[in-house]
Amino acid sequence: MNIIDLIAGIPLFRGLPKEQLEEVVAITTDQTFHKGHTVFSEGEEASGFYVVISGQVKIFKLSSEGKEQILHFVTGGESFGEVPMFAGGRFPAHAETVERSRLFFFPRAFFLELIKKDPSLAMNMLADLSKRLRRFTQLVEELSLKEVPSRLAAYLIYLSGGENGSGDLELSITKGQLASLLGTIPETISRILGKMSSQDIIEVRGRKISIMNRKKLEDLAAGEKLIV
Amino acid sequence: MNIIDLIAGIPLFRGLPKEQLEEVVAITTDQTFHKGHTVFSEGEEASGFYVVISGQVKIFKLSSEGKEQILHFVTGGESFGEVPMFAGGRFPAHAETVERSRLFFFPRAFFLELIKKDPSLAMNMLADLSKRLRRFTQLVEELSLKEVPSRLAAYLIYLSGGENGSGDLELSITKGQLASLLGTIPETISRILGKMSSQDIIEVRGRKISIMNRKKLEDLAAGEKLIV
DNA sequence: CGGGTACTTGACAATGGTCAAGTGTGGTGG
DNA sequence: CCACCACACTTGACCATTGTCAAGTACCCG
Repeated sequence: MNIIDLIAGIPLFRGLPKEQLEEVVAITTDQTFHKGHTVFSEGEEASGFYVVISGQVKIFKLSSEGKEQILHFVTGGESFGEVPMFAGGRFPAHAETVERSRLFFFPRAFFLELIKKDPSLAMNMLADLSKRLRRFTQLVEELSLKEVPSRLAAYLIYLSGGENGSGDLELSITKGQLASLLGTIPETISRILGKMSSQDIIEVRGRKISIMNRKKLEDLAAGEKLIV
Repeated sequence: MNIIDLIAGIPLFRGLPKEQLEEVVAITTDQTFHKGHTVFSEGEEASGFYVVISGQVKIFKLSSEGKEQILHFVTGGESFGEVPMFAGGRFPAHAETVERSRLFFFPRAFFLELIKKDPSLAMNMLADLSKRLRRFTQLVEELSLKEVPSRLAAYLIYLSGGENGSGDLELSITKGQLASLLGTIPETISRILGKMSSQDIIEVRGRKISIMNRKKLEDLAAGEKLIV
């Protein structure tokens, strides 16, 4: 697939006229990183932002003792690292590839020019940032107001695709990363999955999980306690 | 002060040409609410967004058991409730006045038209949302990776105005609200302030707090433990 | 087949939340 | 102007959740 089609396929650039897409292509840097590569670190001066073409990038914070909290995973077509373009100049978190990933980089100055000229690009960006704000309010809510079983239940329901999902799902990340995403540690995830299994709410086979009792899982997500 | 000057003083509208400012005035609704008024609730359909002219509004989440987590306080010149204009349509959190407050309301459809026409308005909005994202990543980090003494220490340092502050500060909110902002409860705040006092790190007189040992407070904010 | 990583399980500890019973304290009405 | 009431705040005893540490098992990749 050539670069212009890849660019045209990025939701952020939806609605851009062809000439401007070509302009975008001209200033893009196409980079492929192996698994575990640090794309940027918190506090670094930002010279632009990234879009994931393929692969997966995790955005995370680190505590002084080395514990990590994943803010979100970025996958195909999504962008990351935009915040410093509009506020502050420095990255607010770390970014690291979780698997071999192809990224397009867009330099800040050019992009700011483009966005000033094209209202639909500005609107797309506003929509992106707004969605992320919405997810962050949810993350704050879960970390502060819900217990781990509740967060885990909510995540399983999310993965299974809500009401009309099949009830079968497969984790795309390790349980350790899942723990970090939910603001806890692998041991706790392990124990809670164990409890859920022994109560026939779910069935776990490695990374494959089947939901056996969706109602009960929804109750857990809503705050009901998991019996000891 | 007349309305156009108030509008012109709102950071979000900085750089707008005079004719457009007058357009903005024409569609604004000027509302004053008493203390404790619910401006909107989570999940409500949004028809526009708000700017605080005077007073103070808290944006917060509620757990199923009624515990609240304050996301942030909005004061003079700042806006809130913009997220649904660009993503989702529904408010992601609750908004309530903390004191008697004067708010300007801007209907969604009009504002979207305006923002499409005026790139500087879009840029201002992008900067606002980006700053809020940055604060939220910080909130997530603190809730997930830091303990309450650390969060409280960081907040006191923030209030005291950083390095060059006087060391004297006054809380603009009750300690109960401070607890909710830091993701904990009043009892815990009370206990930790007590410990900090008995170790001569701070001095508390009602809502007035003096920092006696800034170095120690900074160590706490960085993750050092508070001795029992 | 080997080695490292992911995962599990158990015993323990600690942070911080719950419940309860106070002690101020500011504002309002008599 | 004072008494009272509501509300903010404090303090203590207790306990739930979850993190820490340690050891062992399973599993994937080369």
